[in-house]
Amino acid sequence: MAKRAEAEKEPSRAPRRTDSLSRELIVRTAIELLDDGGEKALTLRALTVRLRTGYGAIYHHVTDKGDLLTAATDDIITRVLAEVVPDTDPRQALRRVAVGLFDAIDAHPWVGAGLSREPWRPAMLNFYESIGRLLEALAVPERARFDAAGTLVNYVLGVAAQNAANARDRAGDDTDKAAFLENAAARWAELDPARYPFVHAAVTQLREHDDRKQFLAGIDIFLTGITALRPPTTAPDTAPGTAPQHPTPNR
Amino acid sequence: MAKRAEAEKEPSRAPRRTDSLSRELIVRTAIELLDDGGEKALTLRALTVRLRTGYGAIYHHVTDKGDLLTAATDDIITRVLAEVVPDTDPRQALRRVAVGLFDAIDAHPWVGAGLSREPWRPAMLNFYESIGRLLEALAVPERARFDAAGTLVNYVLGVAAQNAANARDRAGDDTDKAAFLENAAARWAELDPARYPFVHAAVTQLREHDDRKQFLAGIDIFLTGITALRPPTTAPDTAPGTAPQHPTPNR
DNA sequence: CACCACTTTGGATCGCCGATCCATCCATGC
DNA sequence: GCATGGATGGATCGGCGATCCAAAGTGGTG
Repeated sequence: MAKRAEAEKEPSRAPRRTDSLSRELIVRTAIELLDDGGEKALTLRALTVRLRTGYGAIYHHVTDKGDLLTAATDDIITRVLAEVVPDTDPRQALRRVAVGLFDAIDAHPWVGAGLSREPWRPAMLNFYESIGRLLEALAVPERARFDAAGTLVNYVLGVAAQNAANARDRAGDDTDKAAFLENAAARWAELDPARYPFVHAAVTQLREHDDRKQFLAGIDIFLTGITALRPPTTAPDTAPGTAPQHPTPNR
Repeated sequence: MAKRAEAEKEPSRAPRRTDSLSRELIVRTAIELLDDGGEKALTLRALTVRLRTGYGAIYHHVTDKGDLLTAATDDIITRVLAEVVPDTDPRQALRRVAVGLFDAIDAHPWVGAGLSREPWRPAMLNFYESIGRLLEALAVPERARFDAAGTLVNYVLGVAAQNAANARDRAGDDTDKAAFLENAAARWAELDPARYPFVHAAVTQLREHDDRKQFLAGIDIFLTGITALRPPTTAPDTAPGTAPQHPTPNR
């Protein structure tokens, strides 16, 4: 609750800060820069300018630029996962978790690249853990659960990477998402229909394309595929919550 | 022996020295550098050294470093897609295409990042096109085909991004893939089993983890889900659980 | 209150990168 | 021949991440 150095115009070159720097403040500022100008807007120089400090002060709290990026990504992800509302239906809960991550990456496209870079970070472990438990609730047998969780994570990361790439390309021109799609559709429409019948025919759907809806369609495809992994038990199946056993292998 | 090879179709624009620089040679050398030392080994300086030339000569054939990376990626992908053997069974053919891309990215991990960066490149169009046709052969209705193809592509890209990240992290220490997995497993094993039951239990499977097998398991999950998109013509209603009726709100 | 060891800060500096610019060189057309 | 213009090699620029160090504050000790 100290006085925030929000005053901008003051050219007085403070010999030293009065309120101390902290790793958290640095990470928060880094997130601002990233949200404002994309992944390449986060430079040490920009950080020193916005924080009115020097390189040494920053490197005293942060080991690396990669460390900074990772911390920013962790911050976003943990916040998102904490906000996901639980649901009794595991299928719906899985959708919630996935779409929560999707929305977060849509709002902060740089997170996509960060997630792909280090998918084993603590923040992602919570993601894995949530998915794993929900798969168990869906009666996916344990041996298949690991593969299924990895598949879902990979799918989300793939969409994230595409979103991040699209957003990066849209940066610069402030054209809308629709204009970008229109541009892509126009390019695709120019293709030779004989050589590319599918892509050419897809132009119509591309024009009314909705990233989020397509993402959800993919999630539903995945969920349908997952359901088939349930063991063909002799008992009347399709009863939710009938996890037959709980091996809990010690180690 | 004169090195006059590569009969050019345009003699009027013959380069000064046929054995001299060309865009193709530059791209090939770039691929060598990338395969040898990873993504960050491709520097203009390294290129000038290996090609025994200067910056200007390179920039005369290549507009940008991004252009160079894109060209290298396109080169790998087109070569891979050309080598995929066709198959009469569309399901098997889809697996072939996907696993061909997987193997290529496994051999050249830097391709993963390149693919995610610009997924609409001509090389990827062929990928989309192949998948689209095979989905048609699978009797996926046209409206759902586009989403299904996007889902598959996103999944492959997600795996690609992860592979690239893992390979990038392994670079530096020449430890084997197994050692890397062992390291990750050890870290995961230290987790609190109460807070992370799923991840903790997954350690066993992580130790005997096989990227390729898990990738194929994911492909099968998606293929199973996609197959369910077929209109219920003759088959009995498979009733994929509590999946919504897919109301398809027209606009 | 005086002293000093230690922490935190600010900025000069280094090496490397991508990109640009320009003088030179040489195959070819006149 | 010889001028022309594309192709070439390298000097150079601005910006980046990272390192290093002196100055400025902080707290403990007598």
